[in-house]
Amino acid sequence: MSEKVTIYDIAREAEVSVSTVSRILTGNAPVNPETKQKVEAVLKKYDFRPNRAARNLSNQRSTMIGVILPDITNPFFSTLFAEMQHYAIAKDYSLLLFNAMNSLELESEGLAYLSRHQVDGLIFLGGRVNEITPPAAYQQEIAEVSAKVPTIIVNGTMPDVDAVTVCTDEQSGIAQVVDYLTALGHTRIGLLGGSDHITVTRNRQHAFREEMARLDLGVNESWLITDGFSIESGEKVLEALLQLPEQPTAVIAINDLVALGILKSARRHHIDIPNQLSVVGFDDVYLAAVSTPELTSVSHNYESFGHTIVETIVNRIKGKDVPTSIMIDMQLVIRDSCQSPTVR
Amino acid sequence: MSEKVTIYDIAREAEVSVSTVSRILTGNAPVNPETKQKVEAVLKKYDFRPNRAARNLSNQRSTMIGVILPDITNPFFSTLFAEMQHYAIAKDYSLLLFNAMNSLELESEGLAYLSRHQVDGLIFLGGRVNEITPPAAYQQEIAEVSAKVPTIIVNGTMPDVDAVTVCTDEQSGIAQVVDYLTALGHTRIGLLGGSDHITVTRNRQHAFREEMARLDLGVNESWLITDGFSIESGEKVLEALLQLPEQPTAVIAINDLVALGILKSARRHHIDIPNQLSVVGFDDVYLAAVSTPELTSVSHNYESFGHTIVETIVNRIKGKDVPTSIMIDMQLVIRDSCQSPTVR
DNA sequence: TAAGCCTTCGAAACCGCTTTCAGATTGTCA
DNA sequence: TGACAATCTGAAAGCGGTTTCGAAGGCTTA
Repeated sequence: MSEKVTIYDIAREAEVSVSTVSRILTGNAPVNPETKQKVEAVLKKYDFRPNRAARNLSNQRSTMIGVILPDITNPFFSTLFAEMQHYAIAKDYSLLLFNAMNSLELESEGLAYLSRHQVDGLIFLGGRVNEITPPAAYQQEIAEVSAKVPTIIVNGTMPDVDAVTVCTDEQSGIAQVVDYLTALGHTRIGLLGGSDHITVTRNRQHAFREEMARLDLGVNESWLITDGFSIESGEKVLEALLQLPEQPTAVIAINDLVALGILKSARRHHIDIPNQLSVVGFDDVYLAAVSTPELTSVSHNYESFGHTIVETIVNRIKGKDVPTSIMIDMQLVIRDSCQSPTVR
Repeated sequence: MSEKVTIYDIAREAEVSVSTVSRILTGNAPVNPETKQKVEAVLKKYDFRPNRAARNLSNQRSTMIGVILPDITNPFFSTLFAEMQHYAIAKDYSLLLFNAMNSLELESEGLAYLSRHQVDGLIFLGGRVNEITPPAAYQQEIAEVSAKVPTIIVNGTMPDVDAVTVCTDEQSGIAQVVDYLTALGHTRIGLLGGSDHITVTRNRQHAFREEMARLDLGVNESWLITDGFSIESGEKVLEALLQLPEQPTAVIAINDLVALGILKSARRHHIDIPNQLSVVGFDDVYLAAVSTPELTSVSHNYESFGHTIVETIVNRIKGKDVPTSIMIDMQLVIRDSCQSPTVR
């Protein structure tokens, strides 16, 4: 605390004016190489770091990007967040996280929190933006904030909101799974988990119906059962499936947690996976690789996913042109939870 | 962007001086109720929020607390972080997270990152501070930063560093487990997972030996196998155990992930849990409740754990007296992964 | 050698808020 | 009614940077 070095001190010691020091610091004005060297020596001597608050005040920006997500405990979000943060820091931005604890209401507090911080950009990962018909008040809030600060919405949309959307290519992801399963010989396929009011769920269901139709396979609507996104949901959804008179030979889970729930429930019912039932997950969370059996899943490339998000928001912040909608591709990762259907 | 309301605008419209407005905003000086009401009306009219950068600059603080942790993907850390953040916001502080991606080296970058942000406080969760003998350079770095900003270290220590430590009560946690297992009839108990150079591991091993000794039970040192903290480690460690001529009837895992790995590996070897082997985990992460069988584990009360951490750092920031070391208690949560040893 | 241009530098204003310090107002008590 | 204290208010000086604007100096060119 003894030292409180400012650019004035630097300037005095280097025998130049503060503006020269500032020019060197920001690098946006030419300065004589000799003076520059001289000043830089002093800078180094004191290990000088410009005061962030002062700089922010002067620049009218914070170089912080706000992130609102529903649950940092969910490996999908935490993995993605980690990648985003890594890349953001490399680009000299900071990520300020707000974890909404699975409460859509709490997101309002998050919005207030982040705008109090005057973030330069805002990223929505799931939550409200994933609701198919969000309450008007929520939409209004997001519309207001996105009018002021560059906003991007991941895997969701908000009508009448000025935001770039970054979406994973459900279409292709589902198609890959269906093609894989049918290649194994499956024709009776279910899609389990998710919620009817969530965009991602609807998109995947839609893609599923389309791909099945394309292959001239029927879809049994009673095999599309929604119940949420958790491991518990997965358990319940398999229970429900087992009540039906007929069962599929393969099921696609809306995400890996649901798939893990299905695995757990199947174990309890002595259903051998993949022998009696093939299961594929979605998101390829790190848990997929450690379950028994290891889960075949549709993977995001988290690294490039995260980078794309950050790249996009940074470009928007800098006023560069950015496409209003970006697609992230997904890839099937084959492990041990599927095999050809056994003839019974 | 049209509106750029400052306290000058507010002052003008309310026909008072800026200092009066400021006094109302900060609340640290008396102001006439009538004027106050008048000003507050204007404040509300414009939905005025004081500029954070300006306020920080003037106050010489950021009201941000930095958090360095090794892996936000690990449910222990993400759960704890979520609680911390929730409480911090309630106390008008913000948490700035740095995820070190399991790299001790990267933590240096994190330190630089957070001090660039001029955080008012710093929290270390795991990582370097958990190393029994950290490289001198690391220690030096932390010593320097902790000399400048209030620091707290969770579940670890750093010699010669001015920081408050908040630790979970391993002693009691282990004792509860051992007592529970012995009450079930176990006498042959192992402790699996963790790393020899990590404080928490050593503490738990120490506590384990003590409690066993207290109960006049011997500990078989070959049943203390370390291999890391991941699910994979759990698998490996059980494999190793199975190579031994004699096996325990119960094992304590260093954390839940290792326990899950043990479960997975046991399944492969057709070892029935808990029938042939009792397993207990540590940390009581949400995955513990959804494994098969559901895992008996030693639980932190994450809520009060997180609150205590934040409370402590805030008190230190405010200059209040704070004990230099705080203990958090743990509690055994009994589920389905243990039973009395079967006579063979 | 003088005129003109380009490069580099410094003084000063500004970003928006907090706080000190002194002055104005009101109230209290003798 | 006057003196004094207690409250409340306003002007102005920071906080630590960035940036504009004008001036000084060096160089080229006629």
